Amino acid sequence: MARSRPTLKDIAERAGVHASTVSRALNPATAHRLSADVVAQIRDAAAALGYRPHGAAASLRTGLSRSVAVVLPDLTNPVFPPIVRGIEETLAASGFIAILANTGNDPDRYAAIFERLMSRGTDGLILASARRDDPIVDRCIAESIPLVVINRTVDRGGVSAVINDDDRGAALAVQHLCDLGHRRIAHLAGPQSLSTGHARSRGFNRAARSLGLAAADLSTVFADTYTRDAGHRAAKRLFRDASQPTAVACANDLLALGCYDALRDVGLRCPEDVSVVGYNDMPFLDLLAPPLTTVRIQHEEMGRQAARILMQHVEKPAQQPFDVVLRPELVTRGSTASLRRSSQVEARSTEPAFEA
Amino acid sequence: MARSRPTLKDIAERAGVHASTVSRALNPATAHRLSADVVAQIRDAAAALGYRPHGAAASLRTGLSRSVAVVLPDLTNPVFPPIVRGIEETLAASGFIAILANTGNDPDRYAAIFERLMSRGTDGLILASARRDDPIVDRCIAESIPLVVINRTVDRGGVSAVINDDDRGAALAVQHLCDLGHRRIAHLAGPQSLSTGHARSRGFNRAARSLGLAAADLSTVFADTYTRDAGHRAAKRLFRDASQPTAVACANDLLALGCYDALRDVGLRCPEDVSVVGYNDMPFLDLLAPPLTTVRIQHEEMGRQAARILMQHVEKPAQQPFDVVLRPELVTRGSTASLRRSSQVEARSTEPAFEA
DNA sequence: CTGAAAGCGCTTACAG
DNA sequence: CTGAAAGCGCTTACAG
Repeated sequence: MARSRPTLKDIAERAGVHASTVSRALNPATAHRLSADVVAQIRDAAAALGYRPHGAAASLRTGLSRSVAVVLPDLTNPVFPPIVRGIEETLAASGFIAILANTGNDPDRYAAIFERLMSRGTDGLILASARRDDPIVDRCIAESIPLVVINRTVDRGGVSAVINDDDRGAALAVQHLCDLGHRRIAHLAGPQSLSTGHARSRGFNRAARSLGLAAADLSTVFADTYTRDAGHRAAKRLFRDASQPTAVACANDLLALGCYDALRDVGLRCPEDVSVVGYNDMPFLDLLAPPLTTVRIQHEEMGRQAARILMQHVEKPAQQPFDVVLRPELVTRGSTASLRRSSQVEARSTEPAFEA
Repeated sequence: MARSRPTLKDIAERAGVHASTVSRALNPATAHRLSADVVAQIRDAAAALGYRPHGAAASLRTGLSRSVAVVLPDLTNPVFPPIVRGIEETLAASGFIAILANTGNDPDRYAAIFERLMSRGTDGLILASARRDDPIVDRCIAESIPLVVINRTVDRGGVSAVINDDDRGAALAVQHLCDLGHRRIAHLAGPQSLSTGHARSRGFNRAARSLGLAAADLSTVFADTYTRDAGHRAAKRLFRDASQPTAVACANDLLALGCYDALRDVGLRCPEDVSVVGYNDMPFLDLLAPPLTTVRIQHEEMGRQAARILMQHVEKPAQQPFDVVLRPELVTRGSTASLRRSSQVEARSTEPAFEA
């Protein structure tokens, strides 16, 4: 059976016209130049044959593939799925397809992925894996490959970016802890090679200073990756001596989960002994014990914006790069409590499964 | 600057050979037929020019694109990211790229995605979105499009599938509850139009019968989608009358989270009043309050197997379809407790944040 | 408004 | 072992 796919030529024969006419009729941008009845006839023939355009052929001719790649460190980090969904939905609505690649935070793999994507004729890249100093970003710029960085940005600029106001987000966290009466506040920082880690640290310090917190009361430990494990290891260092903090502002939610682990190790309770704030508001934090107070970023919206901007760059190469900066907000849950009211909080926390 | 990409012809000129020779030299499968020094010379020229193969051109000629699509209902369901990661890593290791598409459980979108993917020259499909009766699967079979269904399977057969032994998984859950002394056990079932929902229900009933549980003690409510909300709505119906169950076996983890919500609504405690078992072992369940006992499936391994099998089908069209059935295991956590020991359990649960 | 032709960059059967 | 040529299925400048 498996007759080979019908081509424009097959439709042309059936409709009694030339293949080039079929091409014009099937392309919405050119169909209006043909007489309506020819177009109708051709459309009928195409439908009758079950015609499906041959993307590779079109791509070879036009140089465009209407496919876009999304490159990220690791899909299993729960921040990414909603971002990717926003990207994919927006791309799909415009007839683009989304290619997905995980770098696993491995530079060699990252480079290999880039080569393969370029080889496969990707029209542009959305990078969620960018480091502050990123060789792939440099190459895209050098080769004029349409590019949007998302969630994180790069130091060099010259690229469109969809990011969050991390300075403000970090300030929200510190302000909240300060409002609750905390003074000995620690920052569980993320990798400083990433713009998020860097900007959130800077935001933490700026906010602490402007709130008049004493430098001696502040401390920072660094996690080398955004993982629960790295958060666990880094947080341990916070609780070793007597001057331990009463609150920890973490650079992301996974680090905060690691902080929970460290608290358990040393027998401290959250929030009775130590308040914890995360960052990102990844899914299901409301069901944790205790539910994690965090800084919410607009995951899906970031994805949608990035997709829209990338399509602009693809369709209009002269488009200048620009940034979209989204506003984070604080989501207060059970992991933060007033210094004074700790004992009352304890009463609430006996029914942990059902706290909001 | 933007000189257009170098082609085989450019390399040929530089190396003083014909373009066809360059093609052979750069293809590992044919390079051995050429003299070693010619190959070396050509490779040098290619490297010097920064040659990158033009995938669309090769694809037009060979009919293969070395790209594979992964179609799923919704990436934000936490079962999928580890599956997709397993797929993507395995594909990448063989030089394939992964296209990702979300159907959003919408049949029209599902069909549109299929058309677009076929148009873009996808070599094959991994479907995590298959329903027991699935028109897209039928079309793939009719058109001999390489296909693997994953996690779920189809009633008609004739397709390679990587699935879990859901019968066994459901039995593990029921057995566990029974061992804890529970007799009035409910099943919070998933959509019966999906093989997982159907198989887990069947497994639940079979296991209950073979354990000698009385039909009058068993009950089933159905969720119409695998979401926390649908689980919440369905679970509410379980706790309306006096004959409420002491344990609930849920068809997936999100439904179990909805069950937690319903328990909170009616003021019942988990596990003191009602034990709950999930299914899938999605990430971070250990941090919930209470930590969810669940049936673990091998997410990444499913993805790896599916990718491997799909590549087999792509590279060897005569390959007959076959199933890979993976073994689930029970992961016991804090959401299940002995009927008798409920009061002791209560003591443990006062420190909920730090239970394993 | 439509046709005829060229060509995008590969691969591969056919020669030699 | 290497070359010359054809052709995959489109799109589009050029005619008319």
